[in-house]
Amino acid sequence: METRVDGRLVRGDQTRRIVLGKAVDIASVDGLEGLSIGRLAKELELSKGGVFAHFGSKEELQLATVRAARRIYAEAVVEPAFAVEPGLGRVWALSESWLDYSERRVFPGGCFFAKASYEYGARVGAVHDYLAEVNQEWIALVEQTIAEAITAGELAADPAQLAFELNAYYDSANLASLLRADDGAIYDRARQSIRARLESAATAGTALPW
Amino acid sequence: METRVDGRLVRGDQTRRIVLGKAVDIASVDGLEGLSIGRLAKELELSKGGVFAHFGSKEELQLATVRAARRIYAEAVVEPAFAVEPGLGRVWALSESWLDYSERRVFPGGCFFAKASYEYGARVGAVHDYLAEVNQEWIALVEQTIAEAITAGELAADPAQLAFELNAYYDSANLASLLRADDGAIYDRARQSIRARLESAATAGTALPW
DNA sequence: AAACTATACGAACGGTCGTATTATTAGTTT
DNA sequence: AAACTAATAATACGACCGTTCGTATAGTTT
Repeated sequence: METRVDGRLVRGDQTRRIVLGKAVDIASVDGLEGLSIGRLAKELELSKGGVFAHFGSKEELQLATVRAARRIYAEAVVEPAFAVEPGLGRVWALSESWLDYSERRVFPGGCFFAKASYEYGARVGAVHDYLAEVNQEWIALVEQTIAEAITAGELAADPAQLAFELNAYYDSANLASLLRADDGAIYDRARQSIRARLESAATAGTALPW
Repeated sequence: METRVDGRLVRGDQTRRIVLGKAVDIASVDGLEGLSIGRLAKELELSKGGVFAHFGSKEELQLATVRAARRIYAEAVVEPAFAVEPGLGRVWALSESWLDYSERRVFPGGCFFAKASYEYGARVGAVHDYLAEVNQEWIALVEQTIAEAITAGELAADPAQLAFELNAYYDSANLASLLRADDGAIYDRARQSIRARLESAATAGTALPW
């Protein structure tokens, strides 16, 4: 049985992906509000109407952009860490891949979600709600990763509390790197805080992954 | 000798202060880019031209808004802490006044500088530069406050490292409170992290300020 | 070949933006 | 009272915004 593909849909999907690829880059620098349909059309040499047709509204474009960023984030941050087996090693790997994701500028404006969350944190609507959802999903993932290390007997800590602290180090390094571009040492500072925090929570005899 | 005051200048200054008061509130929610001259004029029932004349350009309005926010921040966060004598007590007071400043919503959108710094972190120009300057000024103040506690023999730590960590807790609690408005416990979580971190760095025999 | 569908274009709409120019009003100085 | 100055208003301009609509083109189905 042969699978028939509709060439028109394929072409449309490809355009949509190209548009969203540019959209996440623009939004990570200029925000989801600075992201405009006209600008997308101009930079990609498409028509405004054509771009608009893919989304139907500005808000839907913004939501689609956040969803696209989420996929990129999952690939850049979560997947590499999940290649490491559960335990303290994975907690460390998650931290490393997060800092690397920020430092490598997977998004040119640093962490997409930190930026978008601040932009929409004090507003109401679908974009705020979705960002809150993604944030909770992320925090839950960090807590879960920590909980695994506790189950493995490698760590002794309150997962929620430790997740809060690690996440705070990530975001703070990210923001500082944006504000003081010269200060390349900020990521090492964050690494040191993470190491010290994990070391103090590690159970005696646990091999440290760094 | 009597000081003569020009009533026109007084009136102008007052209008300017009213405008900037509204401006910081708008910007803390909708960003410095979402802050528009037309919107300011409408909400304050002034003319666009009249508002514009006070600043001469959008960028100058933005810079004046950040300066105004800095004054409010100094009053809400720094001054209360500086009423406490130098040492661990002042470090703790600074943390408390920061969290209180965020939780009380001195700016309706949470911490003005976290928001504005993320908005302009990845851009170039005078606004970014000034925000970077204010940020460095703030970090230096936290480090200095920590250094005082070390000098007083109450704390043993790397001031820059500890300042990074405390500041990370502040910002992270602020963002979480915006994204998950229901989670009122987030500030207590931050407090707990701060206490634990200061406790582990306090020298033996030091009275803990909480 | 005809009917249908999906993508994309191009022009236009009303609205808001920042900015500039020109008036008007209020207050000061002489 | 006249001349001057500062604050504010009124109006207009060009650019861009999101959105709508009619049309052309490319690909599929019958």
